[in-house]
Amino acid sequence: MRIGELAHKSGLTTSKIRFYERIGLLKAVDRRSNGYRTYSSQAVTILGLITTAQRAGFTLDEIRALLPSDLTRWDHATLMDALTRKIADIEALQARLTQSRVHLLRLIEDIQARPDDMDCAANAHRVLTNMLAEHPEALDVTSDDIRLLDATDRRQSVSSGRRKKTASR
Amino acid sequence: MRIGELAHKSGLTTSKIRFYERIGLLKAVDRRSNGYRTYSSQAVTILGLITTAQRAGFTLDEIRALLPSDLTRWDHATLMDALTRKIADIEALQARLTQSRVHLLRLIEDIQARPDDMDCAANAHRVLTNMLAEHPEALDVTSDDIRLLDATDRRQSVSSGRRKKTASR
DNA sequence: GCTAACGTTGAACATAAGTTCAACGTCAAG
DNA sequence: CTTGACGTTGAACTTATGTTCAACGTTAGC
Repeated sequence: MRIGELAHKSGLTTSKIRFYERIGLLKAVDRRSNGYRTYSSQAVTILGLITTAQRAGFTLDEIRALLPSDLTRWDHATLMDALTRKIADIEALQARLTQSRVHLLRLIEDIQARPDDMDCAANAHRVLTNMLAEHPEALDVTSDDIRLLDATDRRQSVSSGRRKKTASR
Repeated sequence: MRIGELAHKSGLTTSKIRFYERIGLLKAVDRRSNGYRTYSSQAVTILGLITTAQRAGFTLDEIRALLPSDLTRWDHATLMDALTRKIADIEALQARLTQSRVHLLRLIEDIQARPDDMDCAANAHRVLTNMLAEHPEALDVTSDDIRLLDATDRRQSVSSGRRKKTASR
């Protein structure tokens, strides 16, 4: 079959198929005398496999490293290893997303917890201070800086509890 | 303070800080007569805020849209809306990661479940058939999802799996 | 006055996964 | 023989988030 039919059968665009060939991902391609590419029905399977692997979180580079030229000759050990590591990656990512989500939820709560007697500006400052104090990892916010931040508006800064301390530098 | 000190205090590189300024994200900058940038301590806060928001899955574009020039004057409604939607995004992504993880686990099981009397080639074919049969329809991963992913981790794409029949064993 | 550390700029480069385009070739039908 | 659908190529473009580089200016200390 020619590229248009393969595109139709695989649900991919012709440009994507040609791109996969260009980067050495799809080698199951022949040429007719007129220069046209021809594919066997195996190509549909391979493209389906690539798409599936991509959805499972593999990059095209990873897929290329795993995909054998002969679909019946997989590198069993390498494949299982890659699958296992990908699962670990996913789990790590899930943990981070959970953290992110909790952080956002806490932020929403914190914003809504504005004391009745506090104006918006002061509340913004309170929330901001809490938030930055909560995530000192990347930020070299010294306690001096926190105090400096507080100093820009001396209203009450109701802490929602946990305020981590940063190492001074 | 000059850019070097700001970089040090914020934990970012000077090139990143200049980049943020270039794209209109960091407007809190003045110039001395010699052309040097100078920053107030507010800039540290703003950069911390940007970093935190990025970790929570916001793009720089989104952050720019939300970040007020005056840190005490937030658009409350817009902000809360953005936070709420970002949480929903995260939850959707988590659901898909779970699907992806389950799919990979099932694939590993399936590969290991090779009948004693089946050779590797036939097993490869069996597993492949099962797997492709499991993904009959294309489920799109939007660029939005990818971006949220990238924000928390460097490059791991995502999938969603569809339930299936357990075929020829 | 020299040197080192710091600052400035615009432009190019990097990544991943493609898309788009112009200019051209092939082929079947009318 | 013309038209339209399909195919070919290489190069440039895309998005997001920066980094790197060359060439140059500024400043503090010796």
